[in-house]
Amino acid sequence: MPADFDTIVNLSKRRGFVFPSSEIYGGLRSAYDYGPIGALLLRNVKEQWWRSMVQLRPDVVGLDSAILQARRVWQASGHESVFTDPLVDCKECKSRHRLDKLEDPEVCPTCGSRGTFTEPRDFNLMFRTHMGPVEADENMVYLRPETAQGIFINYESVRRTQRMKLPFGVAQIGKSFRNEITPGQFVFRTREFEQMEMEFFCRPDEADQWFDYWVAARHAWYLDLGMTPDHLRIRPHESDELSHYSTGTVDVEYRFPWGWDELEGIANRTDFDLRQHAEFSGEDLRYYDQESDERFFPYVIEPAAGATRTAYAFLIDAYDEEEVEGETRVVLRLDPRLAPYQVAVLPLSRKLATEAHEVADALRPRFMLEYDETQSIGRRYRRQDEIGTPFCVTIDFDSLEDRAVTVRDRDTMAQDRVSIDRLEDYLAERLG
RNA sequence: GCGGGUGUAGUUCAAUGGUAGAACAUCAGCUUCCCAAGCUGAGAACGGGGGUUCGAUUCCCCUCACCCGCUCCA
Repeated sequence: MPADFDTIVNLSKRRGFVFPSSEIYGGLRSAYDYGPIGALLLRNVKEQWWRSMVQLRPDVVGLDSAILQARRVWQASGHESVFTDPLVDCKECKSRHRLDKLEDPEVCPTCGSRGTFTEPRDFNLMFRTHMGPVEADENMVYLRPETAQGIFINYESVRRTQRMKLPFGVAQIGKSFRNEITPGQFVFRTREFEQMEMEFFCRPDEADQWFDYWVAARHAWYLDLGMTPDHLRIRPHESDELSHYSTGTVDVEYRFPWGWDELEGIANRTDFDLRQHAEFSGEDLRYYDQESDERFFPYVIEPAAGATRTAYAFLIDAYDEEEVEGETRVVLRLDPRLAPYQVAVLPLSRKLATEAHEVADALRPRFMLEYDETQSIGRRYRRQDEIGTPFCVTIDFDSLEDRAVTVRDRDTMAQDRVSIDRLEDYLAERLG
């Protein structure tokens, strides 16, 4: 059953996935806070990405670079000029245009009116702040609009210290900031967001095949974590929508409630970035190949995903409603690796709290676990269903005698009697 | 930023120029209680500011936020 937009927003607020930021002060546009449950989901998405992109790969290493970088970085990367657009609005038809892209700066291409434009205004998509307490132009710095440049400027240090040989990748998860003209669609497009990017350096003549490799690999990652295949597609960019640095880009798109939209872009950035930084910094960033005695700039294939919007897509995709005895059961069918809580421990009666706490305490070091003893057992199952907890462990009065508990499966609602001694192994086997 | 729409407990709704009702949810208590049971009780809202008025949640203005378009991207 497809979840509509409001349903997901409601669930998010009701169960503590996402709250509007600064809400007690009336809110701040385009900023959201991840609540206890959402923080766990987001964290799990990032951990799965890191596991797949770094831990399981001998050819990729990780990095965590600063959000604040020298202004020259953004001059070299092209962002300072490309991300600053003079925009004009047509007073007649209310359309907005980039002044530098107009054939005739006096004529509105939408309605044909002449001389109806407002004064041009500079729209800088990069956030600015100042290093140090004095606000002067000399110490103005940008908040990074992408994590990628942090990788390029560290390329040589990473290569040298980790003794990397082509082909190899450098992966990074972190916040980026863009003054989007139009944020919106809940957490899908926000001005502060989190990226999961990997720059894969390779020989120029191998770039095309690595590009295809990473498109397939990234597509498979979403499927492996349980995303519905029909809700996922690969879409190549048209040549007129390519970024300033790219010769080829493919998007991985998810079918959101409002239509297909991008989760991740896989781009061939060529040697654009390393060349630019070599030129602007004066450092020789060419790769020296011992065998062939060649020096050259590696090409770069970049799978760049949005962590926050990916978590959102998994949330939407997992949402399910079903009729159970005349009641609607809401259940998040999240992969156990993404589920906020893996296990809930529920005593059938408060009189069993002592024993239930013992079971919970024993499991807590191994699993993200929630303990709940309030209200009826059926209600507690439903609460766990709504946040996607794969397994509920119930302690009943028989448990005192047989030292066993009931394990209830989220997806099938089937129950299994398991000895407390075997419980940890039983759960670990099923949680992946 | 522009145009259109929306804003009442956590959620979904109701009413009203005379200081707001409900359902579900939440919390406390009772209940040997396995799929949102029952009983008793409790907390909880007019997005914010200003104006008109004897009196504003209601009328007017401003503002904030969200949704739909334009545009940008992970």
